[in-house]
Amino acid sequence: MLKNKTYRSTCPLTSLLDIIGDKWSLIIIRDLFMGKNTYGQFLNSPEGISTNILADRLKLMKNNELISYVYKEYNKKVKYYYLTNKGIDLYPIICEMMLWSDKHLKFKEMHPLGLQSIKSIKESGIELEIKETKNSYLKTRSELLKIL
Amino acid sequence: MLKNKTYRSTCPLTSLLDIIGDKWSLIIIRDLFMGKNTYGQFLNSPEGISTNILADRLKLMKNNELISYVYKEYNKKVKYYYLTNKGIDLYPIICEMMLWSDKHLKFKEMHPLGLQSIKSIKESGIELEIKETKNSYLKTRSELLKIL
DNA sequence: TTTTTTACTTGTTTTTTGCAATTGATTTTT
DNA sequence: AAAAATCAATTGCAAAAAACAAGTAAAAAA
Repeated sequence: MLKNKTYRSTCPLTSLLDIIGDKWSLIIIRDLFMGKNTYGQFLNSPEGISTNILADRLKLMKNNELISYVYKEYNKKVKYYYLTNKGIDLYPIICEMMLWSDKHLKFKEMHPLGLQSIKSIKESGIELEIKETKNSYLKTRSELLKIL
Repeated sequence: MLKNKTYRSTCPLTSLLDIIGDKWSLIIIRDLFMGKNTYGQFLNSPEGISTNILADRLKLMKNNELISYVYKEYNKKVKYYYLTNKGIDLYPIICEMMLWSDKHLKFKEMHPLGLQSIKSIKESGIELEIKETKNSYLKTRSELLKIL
């Protein structure tokens, strides 16, 4: 298991890197924004995360309170993951990262979240896009939590 | 050496993670914004990067055109690193990351870049802070490049 | 010319990742 | 109720990357 014992410095950038500074965590967060919320759905993403890494990252991000999960009453097997408020607040970072790539890398085709978010940002600005995505996710989440 | 052969997917988020998705790259970028620009100065940062990792990341970021370097005419030993435009464009991401940490983590004390940037953002807004930091860095860089 | 500084490289150990196979509980089907 | 299928993991192993310590080579300073 990837260990996250203590922060390397008092730098706020470094401390967030201590939490999500790897190749997979933010991809899972992206998937949650996309509406995915189960282990199996995360596994199906095009990046092809392996099962042990996925299990490890879910555990770590749960410990760091970026995500949490619930069971549905009629199914004791599947965990339904969701973003906490702390997790939702990562969206501006994800936006800026997608914008950077859109500006500096060349894509022949593009993943749906990227395509839609970037279009939306260009049309109505980043602040509105962030606000709308957060609200939209809050709605999704409250529906999940209401069907406990 | 950390290898960066090909992108894992067509997602703009993933592609940037393929480039800087590790625990050290953004810390070096931060240091460059802080005015550090030599191997020795990067080594002195509080996080304590090891020499082989630093050399590796500098090489990778140079390959990815986030940074470059020059020699000064009177010194053939020390490389003076600087951010390319592509590298400078990472600053909004760094800002959002610092803001996230400021909101969600508790710090007793704080690293100078974090302290100053966050204060500045709270006073005059993130867009102005980004603009000012970019301009300020461009000035620093042009002075370096002029004294070839 | 010697010493010091500086940017690395090398070698070794530890940690993390990637991959394939398997498990064990739960759910679905028969 | 029993058998089959599903699903979220876990395990074991090999490969890659990171951490740590020591050393090197070239240039600059003394």
